[in-house]
Amino acid sequence: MKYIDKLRNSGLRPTKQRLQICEVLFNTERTFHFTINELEQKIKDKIDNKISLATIYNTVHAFEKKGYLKQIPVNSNQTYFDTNITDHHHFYNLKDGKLIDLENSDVGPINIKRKIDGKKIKSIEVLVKLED
Amino acid sequence: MKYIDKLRNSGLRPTKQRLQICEVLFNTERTFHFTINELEQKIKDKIDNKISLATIYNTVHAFEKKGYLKQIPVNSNQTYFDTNITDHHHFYNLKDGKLIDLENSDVGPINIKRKIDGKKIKSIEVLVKLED
DNA sequence: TTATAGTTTATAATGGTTCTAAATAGCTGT
DNA sequence: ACAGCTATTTAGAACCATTATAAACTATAA
Ligand SMILES: [Mn+2]
Ligand SMILES: [Mn+2]
Ligand SMILES: [Zn+2]
Ligand SMILES: [Zn+2]
Repeated sequence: MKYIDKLRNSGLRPTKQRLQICEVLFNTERTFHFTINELEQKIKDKIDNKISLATIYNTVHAFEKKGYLKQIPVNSNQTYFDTNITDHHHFYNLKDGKLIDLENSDVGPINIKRKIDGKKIKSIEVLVKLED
Repeated sequence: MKYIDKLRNSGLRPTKQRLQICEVLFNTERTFHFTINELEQKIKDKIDNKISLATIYNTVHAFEKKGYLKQIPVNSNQTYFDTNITDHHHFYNLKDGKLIDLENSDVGPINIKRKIDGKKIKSIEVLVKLED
């Protein structure tokens, strides 16, 4: 019920799989960061039926395109996604590969003075790498 | 001659291949950004003998570990490297996947107020994504 | 020189991601 | 409810950047 309209309004059919993935991604106290593998595991833990890996990829990319998920640029062999779609920045713990949200007040506003002809800024992302 | 000491001082034997890769990477007017594929092509263009792809990977990773190259975090299936090892930030042109250096004066100093227990900041990188 | 450890290389393996094409399921109009 | 249409799911194959392997080669120091 909760996510049917959200999906329909986005032109995505509210399939059983998508609704279940919505539960895992969005029906949470807090936003979180994940790789596809981690999401696959979370889905296995929370639901009984199986969702194929291809569907997980398809759904994550569909949600990203609709703006319900963001990709976070990090140097890793795996792609990191974020259910927090507000503009915000990250700590990246090199030891365990985990991301931590930074509040905007922890970073301060970033004002890019230089302009590139015919281009506009889509996003500004700060990545703060942490080591021991 | 130019790079022999640099390599020796880093504990890396100055092999023919490494010296040639040094020429391609560091004997330039300007610093530049590259993927391994792009570097492989550049090497093919500039030298006569063949250097195996494995050696290119090995050398780039060795140079990165020694601090002669930096990895730039972007969302791409390929890893981006930078011969500019100073602290600086980037525009990322989504259209063609090219990086452009930002001067620090174009961004201003970034002061991270939050601290994580037992961790220290290794780097702070700003990525500004550009679209049309 | 010779011994040794470091390096290069072709090639295979790995693994995250994307593709394929057939089966299934949601939707719209009747 | 049904038919027809299109979107979606799925298992499995393919893709491809990167890493591992192990044998041949090379820089270096004794
Ligand atoms: Mn991707
Ligand atoms: Mn890498
Ligand atoms: Zn986040
Ligand atoms: Zn740069």
